[in-house]
Amino acid sequence: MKYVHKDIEKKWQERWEEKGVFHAEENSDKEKFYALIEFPYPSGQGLHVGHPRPYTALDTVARKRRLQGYNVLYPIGWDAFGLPTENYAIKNHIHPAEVTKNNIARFKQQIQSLGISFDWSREINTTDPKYFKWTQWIFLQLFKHGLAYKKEMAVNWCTSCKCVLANEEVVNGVCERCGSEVVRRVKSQWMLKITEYADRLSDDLDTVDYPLRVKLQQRNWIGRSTGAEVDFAATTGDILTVYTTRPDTLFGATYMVVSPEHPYIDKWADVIENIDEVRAYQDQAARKSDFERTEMAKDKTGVLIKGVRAVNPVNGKEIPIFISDYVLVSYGTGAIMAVPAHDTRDWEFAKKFDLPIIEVVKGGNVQEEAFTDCATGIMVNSGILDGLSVEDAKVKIKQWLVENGKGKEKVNFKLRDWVFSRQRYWGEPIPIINCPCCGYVPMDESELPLELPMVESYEPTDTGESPLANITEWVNVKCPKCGGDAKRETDTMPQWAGSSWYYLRYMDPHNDNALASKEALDYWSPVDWYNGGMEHTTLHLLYSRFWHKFLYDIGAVPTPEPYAKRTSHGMVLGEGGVKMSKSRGNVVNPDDVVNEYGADTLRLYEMFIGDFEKAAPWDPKGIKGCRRLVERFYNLAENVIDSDEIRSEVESDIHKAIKKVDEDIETLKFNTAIACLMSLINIFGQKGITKGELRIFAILLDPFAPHVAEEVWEIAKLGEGMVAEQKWPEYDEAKCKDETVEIAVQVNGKIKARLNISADADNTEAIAAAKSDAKVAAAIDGMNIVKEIYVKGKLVNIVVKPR
RNA sequence: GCCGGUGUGGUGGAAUUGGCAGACACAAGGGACUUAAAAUCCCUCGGAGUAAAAUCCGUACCGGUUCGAGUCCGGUUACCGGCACCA
Repeated sequence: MKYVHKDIEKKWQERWEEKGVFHAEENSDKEKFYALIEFPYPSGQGLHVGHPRPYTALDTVARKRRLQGYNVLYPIGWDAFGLPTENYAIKNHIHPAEVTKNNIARFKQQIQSLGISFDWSREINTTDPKYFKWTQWIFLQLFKHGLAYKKEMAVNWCTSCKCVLANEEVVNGVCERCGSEVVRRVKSQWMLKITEYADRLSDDLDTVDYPLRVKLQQRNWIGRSTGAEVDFAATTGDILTVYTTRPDTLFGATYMVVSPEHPYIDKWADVIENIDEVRAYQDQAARKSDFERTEMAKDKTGVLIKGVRAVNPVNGKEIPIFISDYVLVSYGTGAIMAVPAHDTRDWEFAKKFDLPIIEVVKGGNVQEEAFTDCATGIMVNSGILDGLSVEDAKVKIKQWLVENGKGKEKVNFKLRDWVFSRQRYWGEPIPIINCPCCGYVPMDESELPLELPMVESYEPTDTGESPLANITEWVNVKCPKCGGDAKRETDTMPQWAGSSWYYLRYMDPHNDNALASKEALDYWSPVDWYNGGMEHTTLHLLYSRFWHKFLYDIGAVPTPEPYAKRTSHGMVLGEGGVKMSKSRGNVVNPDDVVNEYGADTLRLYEMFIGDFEKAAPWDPKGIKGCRRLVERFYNLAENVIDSDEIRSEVESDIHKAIKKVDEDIETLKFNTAIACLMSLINIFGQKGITKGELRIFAILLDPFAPHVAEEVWEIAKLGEGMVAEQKWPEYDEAKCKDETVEIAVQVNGKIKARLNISADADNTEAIAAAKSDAKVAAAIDGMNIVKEIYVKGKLVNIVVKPR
């Protein structure tokens, strides 16, 4: 009989939905399991074959957990605010809400055709006012706790999106999203104090089960370093404080550098003899974009500040001060002490400006190049530190600084606060009112959600103002505090806002009184297994950990971390290993695959294509092997032997397969789990299959290919109910073993023979058996036996030497 | 430059973590069935070598440890990802 995937898959999808078999139970006393995938952005392009990979992967886990008796929550929703929708809407004169609605409908239909066991009753949408009411509520809590503030600052401005970008959204000097040039603009922006959580975001990575590469990347991004702040007295009487991770090299500091934006330049304007030259340098630096500044990295520039000098606190020596753009305002104190002997940048600068280079750690040739790799060196030319190791010198100098009131230990981070406002229409309005008397006043929580005004025109402006600014009837309000005339905040939140807490909403998606009930939060928290892309490591994943920690601090959630376990899928590439993209024309639409081969085949191939964590190229021919598996399995149902017996000749194969599939699903080795099922079906193809055996096979296959598993279960009358309602089989370790095993026999590491011996043969028996083989006997004849090794069930190696 | 990862047949990829390299697939070639094709089933499939065997070589490259290395150690090289004047 031919396997007609279209009818069969539709039939089972409808039955699952009717019976609600994938709905998470409320008030269950079962153990819970919360599986989460990154909810999609419903773009106009629809799905490509990259989307189903993580969905299917966690679907196999979710389905297996249900079979194992867990109460499983595996939800989905839509991360639907964002620029592409807005841009499309502007171009085609359709309201973004309408565009979003259409895109979601398309995405939903596509995803549902894959037979993923999502609990659709908990579907959420970040653009739904009932949802973003709580996004706004969280913002208000952040504001009330002093973690949201407004600041006049230089920001990244995308010239095409006409919108501010977070640091994380600027890649190689261009906009992450559209690739257009990013320039500096000074603007007043809402900021979130993620830096307040830098320590915990870094430290608490020890408490979660994330891939090492994710932890490293986050730690790297947070960039904690421990050093010291050191106070240098300037000849003006001011204290010029620097940050350094190498206070041990203080005796080697031969000059100082302040960043072009350092406030002391203005302060010292009257004292600086060459102020015009310094101003000119400042102007020049200000005109450079960040990108240009890094491009020029090789060539150091700067100007000596004449008329002011500084005093090195350890030895009282006067040293010159420079202004240079290789020192950044935004890190440390915006000023450094330069130790050219042991820092590459300082060395280059010193060479260019002909400044003294004093060696303070022995071992390099500091006149030739900076000696930076000196952690194990010994201090020289360093007064009280002479003869100490670098490690000891760090401790001693920090002590000295504290005792003499010249500095202190200090921890610094690369992480910056999160630029949180966007000058666009299609985002959550920020629920703040700007009152000329009272300043920034939060809206009353009872008035949330603050909805977007439905308007005709929402095009971005070149002035840098949000399109909402023109809608006077919406903007003009009374101040909630003093009742006077005031204006609403017109910037909206970034795309990352809604996704920073969505996993909480799934726990209780229809709650109007809280983001989720306490009971739901207590039961479902934390997410047990979260899978997502590496590209979100320093964006969404970090942002949501930050919000979660804040919510934990105010008692709104019960756990300090949102996700207990994180895994990452590799991308699906086009043929030949190149990225799939519209411009290359190599995007594969899953609809076409579902039409031609069916959802089960697509699901199997998505999982079989390669190592789940690595990128894998799509091969349209490779799919056939998976379709064959589906068909061969389906054909087994017709020829099944009417017996509940597990025949002895296949018993160990079955137990081994249960074990393999079980373990492989847990360790993301879906490809080898499927390979194992293919091998098993090859065996059944030869030896036939009984009902009892088919029953187990159907359950093992169900997480990967659920439609055909159900169909076979039904037509072969394998049992009551659906496969989705069965119990996951258990294997017997003892039955995974064969009675005899084939072992290899080596002489001096070279294979001479293969033979079958009893699986529980001991050393003596195995070696005796090996020696009795004619070829082995010949190879060791007349030799001295040096060593005999038996690795149980694997091989015998006999080491010999000539007599 | 710094941090991390990867390199295995024609292709995607396996290898229980130091124990028979190439599982499972795809592609290719041969055969069976068929009027024919598709589908299906069977066989071959790293290289050299041979009538067939034997045998030798082979996991990017060079070296080391070990009875034994794709796996561990040292070095080199290529590619991929992240960060990048962060003091």
